Amino acid sequence: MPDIKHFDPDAALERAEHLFWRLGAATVSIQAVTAETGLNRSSLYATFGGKRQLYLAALRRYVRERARPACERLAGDGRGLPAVQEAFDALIDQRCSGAYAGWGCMLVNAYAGGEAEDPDVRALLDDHHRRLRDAMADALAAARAAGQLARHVDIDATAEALVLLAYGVNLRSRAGAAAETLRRTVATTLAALETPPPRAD
Amino acid sequence: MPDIKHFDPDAALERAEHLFWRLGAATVSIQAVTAETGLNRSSLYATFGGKRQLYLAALRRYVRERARPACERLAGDGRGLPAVQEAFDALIDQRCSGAYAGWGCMLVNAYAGGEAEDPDVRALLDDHHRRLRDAMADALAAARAAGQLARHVDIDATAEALVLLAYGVNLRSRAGAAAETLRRTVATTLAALETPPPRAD
DNA sequence: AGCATCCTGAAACGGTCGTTTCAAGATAGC
DNA sequence: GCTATCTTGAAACGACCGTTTCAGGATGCT
Repeated sequence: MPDIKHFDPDAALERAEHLFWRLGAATVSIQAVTAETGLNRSSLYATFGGKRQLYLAALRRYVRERARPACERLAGDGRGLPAVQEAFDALIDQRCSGAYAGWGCMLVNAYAGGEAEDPDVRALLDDHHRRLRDAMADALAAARAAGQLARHVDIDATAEALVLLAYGVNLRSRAGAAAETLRRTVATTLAALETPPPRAD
Repeated sequence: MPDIKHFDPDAALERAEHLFWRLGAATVSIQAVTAETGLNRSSLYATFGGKRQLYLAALRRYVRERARPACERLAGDGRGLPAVQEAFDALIDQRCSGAYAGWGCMLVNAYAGGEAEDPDVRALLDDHHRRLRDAMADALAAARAAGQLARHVDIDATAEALVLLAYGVNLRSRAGAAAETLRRTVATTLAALETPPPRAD
C-alpha cells in the first residue's frame, strides 16, 4: 500500500453527521463540511463520493449509532410500560438538554426537508419506522403479559400511535418546547394505557 | 396612480406557497419562483422583498388559508369526539390523496428545515401550535360535557398529545404512509379516550 | 397631449454551489 | 533509495445563488 489516509474517516463522518443533523442536508454545503472536518475537498470526495452519498452515509451512521441502539434498548427491556416511559424520558432529555439540544431527530428532520424525496432516504426512514414500531409493540406486549395494560388497548395500533407521538416530540423540541410540557404530555398518554383501578360506581 | 401591477399578487403568492410547501424554503430558488409564477425578478422583489420575506408571506398565507380554518372548524364544532375524528379524517385525506398528496403540512415541514431557526418563523409555529392545542382542548371539553370522555382523561395534556399525533401523521404522510394505517392509528387512539362500557368482571 | 409615477424586462453584480483536475507530497514494498 | 500508488492541497470549472440596477414601457392625472 503506497499511502494511507491522513485522517479518521469515521470521525470525519461524525462531524458531517452533526452538521447535517443540526442544519439539514439542503443547508449544509461541501465547504461547510470541509471547514468542520478539517479535510479538504479531494479527500472528502475520494472517501465518500459526492454530497448525496455523504449525507446518506451520515444518516446511516446516525441510525447505527443513535436510533437503532435506542430501538434495541426498548425492545430488549422486558419491564413493559416502565420501559416505554424510560425511553420517552431519555428521548426528551436528549432533545431538550445537553450537546444536541434543539437538534431534534435527524430522521424526523429528513421527513420534512426535501431529503425524503430521495428513494434511498425514504427506504431508510421506512425501515427505521418499522423497527421502532416493532420495538414499541414488543414493549407493549411485555406490558400486557405483566398485566399492566388496560383491556381495550390494541397493541399494534397503539405502538404506531406512540411512535407518531415520539415524532411529534422530536419536532416540538426543535422549536424549543419545554421538556416539562413534553414529559407531561407523554406521561398522560401512557397513563391512559394502564390497567384502570376498580371503578367506584 | 401612474401604473398598476400587471398580475395578481395573491395568486402569485399562492404559487410560491405551493412551491415552498412541497420543496421547503432551502430548496426553492428565486428562479424557481419566477418560473412558477411567470413574473420576473423585479416585480417579485418590488412586491414581496427578498426570499426570506417571500417565504414568510407564503407561510402566513398557508396559515390563513389552510391551518387556521381547520383550527376554527374544530374549535367551533360542539359535537365532541366525532368532531376530533372528523378533523383527523379530513387531515389524512388531504395528506394522502388529491393535489397535495405527499406534501405534508407546511408548518410541520418548517420545524425540520433550517426555517425554524428564523425567530419570525418560530413565533408563527409556536402561535399556531397554541391555537391548535386550544382548539383540540375545546373539542375535548365538549366531549366531556357530552359524557363521551372517560373519567381519567386529562383534557389539556390529551389535547397536546393529539396535536403531536397530528404532527406525526403529517410527517409520515410525506413518506407516503398508507392512509388506512394512519386512520387506524388515530381511531385506536381516540377510542381509548371514550367512556368505557361497563366492565364484565 | 404631456407629465409624473410606477411597473416590467433583461442584464449584470459578487458570491457560493457541487464537482473536477492535476501537480506535489507521502508512504509501503522491493 | 527507487518506484509505484495513493493521498493531499489548491486552483479552477461552469452553473446557479439572491440581489441590484436601470433603461424603456405602461398607466392615471391634469
